[in-house]
Amino acid sequence: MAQRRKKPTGAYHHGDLRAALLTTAAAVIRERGLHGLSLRECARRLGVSHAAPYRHFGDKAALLGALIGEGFRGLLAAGHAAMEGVADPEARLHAYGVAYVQYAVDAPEHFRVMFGAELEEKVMEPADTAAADEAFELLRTSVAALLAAEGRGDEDPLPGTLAYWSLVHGLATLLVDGRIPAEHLAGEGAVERLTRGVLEHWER
Amino acid sequence: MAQRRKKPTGAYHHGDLRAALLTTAAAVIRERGLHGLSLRECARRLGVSHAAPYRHFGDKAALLGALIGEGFRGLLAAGHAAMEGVADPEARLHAYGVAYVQYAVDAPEHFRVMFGAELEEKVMEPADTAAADEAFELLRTSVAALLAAEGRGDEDPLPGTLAYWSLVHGLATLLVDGRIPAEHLAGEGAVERLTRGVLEHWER
DNA sequence: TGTACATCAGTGAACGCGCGTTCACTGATGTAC
DNA sequence: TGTACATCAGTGAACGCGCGTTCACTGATGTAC
Repeated sequence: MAQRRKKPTGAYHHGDLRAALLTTAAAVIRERGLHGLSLRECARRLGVSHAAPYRHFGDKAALLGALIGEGFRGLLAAGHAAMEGVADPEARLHAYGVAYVQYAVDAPEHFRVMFGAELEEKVMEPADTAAADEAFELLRTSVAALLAAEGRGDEDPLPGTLAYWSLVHGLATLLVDGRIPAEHLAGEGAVERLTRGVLEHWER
Repeated sequence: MAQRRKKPTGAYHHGDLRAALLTTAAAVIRERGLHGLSLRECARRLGVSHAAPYRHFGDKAALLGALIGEGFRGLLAAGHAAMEGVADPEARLHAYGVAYVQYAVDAPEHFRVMFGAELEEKVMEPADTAAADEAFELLRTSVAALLAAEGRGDEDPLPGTLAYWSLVHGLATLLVDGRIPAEHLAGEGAVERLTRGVLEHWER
């Protein structure tokens, strides 16, 4: 839970309220959903006055924007980690697909805010929108690499990218929203098996 | 706009406030999103006191539940219409898939409430939950029929159902959330082309 | 056809609530000298 | 090492808002006779 980096002498200064707010906001979304999130509730949980968050975020939208950025950076990190050391283009693409779904299941609160918040782009920090773009680019270049390896490097990778994205995004969404019974998620490696199953279904 | 079925002598009785509330709620969701919906706003738009909705819905959740039921019945109707007269099992399945995506694009406000509202099942009318189950069943039996036609009738249709659902649900969600640029939706039959493109991508 | 009355769909005032946001403030921290 | 002071991260009172929901009420409608 280590929310305070350095043990403070008094309790007046929090230590790292900004980071704590992001963590707490994620917890609130996990428990109560995206529209159950309020700055006041976060402040309450952190034992801090309800005006304190405004020292770190200009308004509620700024908090959401930061959370979105965090989410896309997490997705990217998961994707890169899964693809690391994998050379075969198809295996790389599928590794990203599995990581996408796994990330959604592991961090549903981030996934919800990444794709559920109807946020104006102008409210977001450039670094955060950049992370979102980068995550899409990684998918697109992975599809393009696969096409190239199949000698179809002159084709537009977009249709394939949309198809691939639809598949993993659909599975992720249905899982996060509890539309697919929880028993499918039970056990070690369940998400990976499920995702590969869905991918392979289309490939026989 | 015909919100009043019979022209009333005075303006005291609305005529069909229940139906008007459903229509208006859908319009509000379309404009302001799911969490921009309030009973008071609906009443305001209909020029009716804010207590009037309670003559027709016990509470806000009941309105949402009714909207969900309406949505699933609409999806079912679209699916059945698209499959009507189509005999080939694969063509039938794809017809449903296209109808699913098309319905989401045509009625995004219903799609949002169908899959976006974190509603307790107990709040919903049996007829409404039944419609949701039926929509899933239609998909499942369509997949099963395809398997049977391929001589694989002894296989569990569930994995294939999840795979198919993930694909169309993902595409529908990305379109409704504006994640796929609007230019892909321009022109007559764009959704059908897009959906068939995504489906076919996996089938070469 | 006309009247009495039950029923139903509205009204509008009121309740309490949690929220986002602002503001003048105060306590803690760290830096210049 | 010690002190003065600027800066920063908190506080808590207050603002106005829209919401869901309840309540006693009233006007309109339709049915029995």
